[in-house]
This record gives sequence, structure tokens and C-alpha cells, in this order.
Amino acid sequence: MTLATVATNVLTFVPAAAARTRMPVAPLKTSCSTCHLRDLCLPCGLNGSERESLDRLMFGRRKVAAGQALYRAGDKFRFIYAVRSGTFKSSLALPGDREQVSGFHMAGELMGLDAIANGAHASTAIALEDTEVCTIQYSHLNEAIAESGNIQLAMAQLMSREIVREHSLMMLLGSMNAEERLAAFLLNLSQRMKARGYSATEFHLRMSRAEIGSYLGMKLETVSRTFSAFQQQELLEVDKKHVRILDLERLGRVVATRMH
Amino acid sequence: MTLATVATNVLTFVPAAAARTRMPVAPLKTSCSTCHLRDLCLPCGLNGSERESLDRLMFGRRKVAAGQALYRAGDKFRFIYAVRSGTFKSSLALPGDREQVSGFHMAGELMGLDAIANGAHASTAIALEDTEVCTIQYSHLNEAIAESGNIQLAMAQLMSREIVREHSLMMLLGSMNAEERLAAFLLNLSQRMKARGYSATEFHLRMSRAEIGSYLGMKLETVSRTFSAFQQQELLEVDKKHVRILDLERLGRVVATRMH
DNA sequence: CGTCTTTTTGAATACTGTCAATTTAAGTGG
DNA sequence: CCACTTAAATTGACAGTATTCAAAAAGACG
Repeated sequence: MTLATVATNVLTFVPAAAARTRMPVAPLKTSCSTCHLRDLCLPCGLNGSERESLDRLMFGRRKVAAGQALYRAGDKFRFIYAVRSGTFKSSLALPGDREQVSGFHMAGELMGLDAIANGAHASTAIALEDTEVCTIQYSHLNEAIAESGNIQLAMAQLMSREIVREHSLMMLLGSMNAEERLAAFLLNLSQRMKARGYSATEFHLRMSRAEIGSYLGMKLETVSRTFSAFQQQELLEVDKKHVRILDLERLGRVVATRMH
Repeated sequence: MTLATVATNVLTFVPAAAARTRMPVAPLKTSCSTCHLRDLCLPCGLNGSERESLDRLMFGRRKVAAGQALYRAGDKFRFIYAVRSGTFKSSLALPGDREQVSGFHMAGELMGLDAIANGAHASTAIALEDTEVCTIQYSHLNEAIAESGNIQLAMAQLMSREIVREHSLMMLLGSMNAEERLAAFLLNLSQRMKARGYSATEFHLRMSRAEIGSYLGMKLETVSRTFSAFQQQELLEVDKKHVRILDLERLGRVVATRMH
């Protein structure tokens, strides 16, 4: 495992403002074969005919406005979702109105896999900005899986990847201090931006300091202080939610060294 | 999610010492239909004919002596393993000979699911005592999955359960103090012992203080101090690796309250 | 333009980590 | 079987880091 994969997060850099729609359900159908996210998303690694059998499932689309929930913990499980645009956070409820953020999700990433275990969603997914998702009915997906062994393999790989992702986060939470955590978070973000064709060194955070803190297991004040410290060390330029990484390599060394 | 599911761990209470064998590979074949672990393990939820189609895969068996590795990070992925007896830890390598324990595994639990993502094991599995596992060849398993939709469903559920399990641990690592972490760990252990027919209140820890600490994101000295504190609060009786829970309910309140 | 939220920063506190010493248990070889 | 060596666990004193509480500054929104 590389150090840069240690944190897993999300954010999007919208080149042009997307048209805003607040309808919760859109009737559009979606085809994987022609989707510009096909190499990041579920059809990743599948061949043409397998993609077409995904197309036959007729995935729906849904828009979720900023601040709204895609699903909530306890909701009956029917759909898996693939992010088309925008950013989500997923979180677990803690006693006393508090929440633990368990992940951030960006274009091409699947959501809802934790619901397969018990037939109900274990976490809540909230849109951090206006978003659009593909809705994938799980019962239909299983039929496609029965048809094609490679689709079964692809699903298993995606679920396994989620397990590996969480291993990384455990490592982060279990053995790093504040600076290492934030550095790992930013590096992971940087990688995911790059994979989506955006700049790896300059991006806009879609989540608040409190959400970053919850995800990284530290208080929002500590997140803010650590941003300031990185700025003083000339690793970053930070202006509220706009981040510019000045020295990617040195930021990587923050994670690797001093792992107390 | 209940608070008691927050940590996930392992230990076994061996009623009579098992015969010791150090052969790395045993030729025995195993049948799920007659296995006493069938309600905890892979065949959980499957009917008779589906279990028989698992039986046809002819799972092998393997003994792993205390301290030996079942697999190591980087090993090529061929098998998934089900614990038959004994306890494993899985861990990730950290820079500088250090390790992060990512889980403890006991009878009936599957191991190696994180290897599906990349075709190579992401973690290392070490036996904490003399153990025995079923070896399940992944390529064969996929054939059985193709035959039966329910086996596919069962596998997906097990993987999803692993994701949920790790969510819980993230919550623990992200938002609890030392006492809450150890209490959550012990409650989880207690539950898993109970599910296997052992006492829920008295058991033998198979892992060291350092391993517990690595898993819970704290130093071994803090683990030891917290055990002592619980003893003074008359929540536990601890003698090295032998633990007796005096008040399960109050231990539960330690987790629920004060979640700073 | 005023209100509410988010972010930043400071000062004091609390918790966990670090270092070190001691005790206990476990394993080794005479 | 016992003396010896090694490893694991406990406990204390101190240091370091992150949290808490508080206040001020900067945006966001109507």
C-alpha cells in the first residue's frame, strides 16, 4: 500500500457551473457504454458486450440538491448509487446528534455497498453540493451478474476495494498525528482529482473543517490550526476552501516521516 | 448500529487443548453441510442444496502454528480462508518495522476478502495460537456463484458486512477516548464469544496489550492502565490475559456516555 | 446591510504518549 | 528440576499534543 492511498476523500472542481435542478427524481436513463466516467466507475475493466448488458439494466438518474440526503441510515436497501457529478459525504449517527463522517465520494465512485449486509442502509449520504447520481437497482444488478461472470468479478473487486480503502483509513486514524492525517487526506484528494482530469495541486474543498475533522478523527480547531501550520511551512496556500499544494513531494514526506 | 458492535475482535476459549500439528498443509477435505460452524460462516443463510454445491468445491484445510503467517501482504491472491479454530490477527505494514492491526478473526469468520481488489493480499494474517482454516479457492468459488444466485448473494453480504465492520472501527478510532475504546472492544469480544457458545463474561485474550493497542489506536501502556482503571471501577477482573466482566451493562454505558 | 455560520487564533486544561523501573510470566538449557 | 534469559505487563513521573472554552474575523445569505 502506498502512503498516498492512506486517506480517501472527495471533492470536485466544477469547471463551469452546472444547471441547477432540484427535482429529486429525474426520468432520464443512462448508458454505461457511452458514459465519460466508464473507466472510473462500475464498468471499469469490462468489455463492450458486458457494458451493454449493464446498459440493459436501464439505470435511472437522480439529482440531489446540496444538503439533501440520498439515503439515510435505516432506509430499506433497494439501490446502489454511482456518483455522476458533485460530492457526497457518508456518515454514521453517534449518540447525541453528533456524526462520524466515514467517507467522501466523488464522480465515478459507488455508494451504498454497506447496505447489502443487512438489507438496510448503515450510513447516511448527504450531498455537499448539487449532485447527480446513477441509481442501480440491486435486484436487477444481480440478474446481470448471473449472466456474466465478469460483472460478478467487477462487483466483488469494487467491494474489496472499499474494504481496502477503509483499512487505509484505520491506519490513518490509528497511528498518525494531526499533521500526518491532514497531509494524507490532501494527498488522497490530490490523487483523486488527478484521476478525474483536474489539477492535482489546486482544488476547492467541498466539505467544512468540521467534516474533515470528523473524518480524520480530530476537532475542527485542530484542522484549522494544521492548515495554518502547513501554510507557514510553505507546503500549501490555503484560503478558506481553496487549497493549492506548493510541494507535493514534501507533503508526502510529512506522512512518511515521524510516524511516531 | 448498536454500540456493542463498535469494535470487532477475536479470541477463543479453548475448552480442551487441541492436538498440536505443525504441518503447513493438511490434505483433509471439508464439507460445509456438516460443519458445526455453518451458521456463522460462509454457508450461513443458504439452504441444503446450496450448501451441497459449496461442498462440491472441496475446500481444503490447513493448520497454521502460533506465530506463523497464513498469508502476507503482497502474496498472490488464490484463496479465501475461513477460520475453523483459533485466532488470527490481520495487520498492515507501516514504515519502520511497525504494524497496524486491522482486525482479529475467530472461528467462522472469513479472511482475505481485501485481496480480491488487486489480486494480491493487502494485509498480513498471523495466527495468535495454533489454528486451523478452510482454504477456499477463489476461482472455484466463482464457478459455484455462477451456478447459484444465492451463493453470490451470500458472498456479497459477507463482503458488505466487512465494510460495515470497518465503519464501526472508524467510528471508534475517530471519536472515542481510551476507556470507551477498550470498553467497546471488550463488549464486541463478549458478543462474539457468546455467538460461539462460550461465556460472554469470562474469556482469555489471545492477543497482547501491544496488539490491542495497535488495533484501538493507543499505546500498550494506555491499554494496561485502562484495564487497571476498569478493575478499580469494579467493571472487570483482569489477570494478564484472563478477563472477567463483572457488569456488562455498566461497561456498555462507558461506551455510550461522555462520547466527548 | 444585518444576521448567522464558518473559520481562525489564543490560553488553559486534559489526555495520551514517552521514558524508565519493576514485577511477573514464559521459555531455554544446564 | 532449577537457574537463567527473554518477553510481557504494570506502574510512576513527566512531556507533548490535541481538546476545550472563548473571542474575534471573515464570509454567506436573505
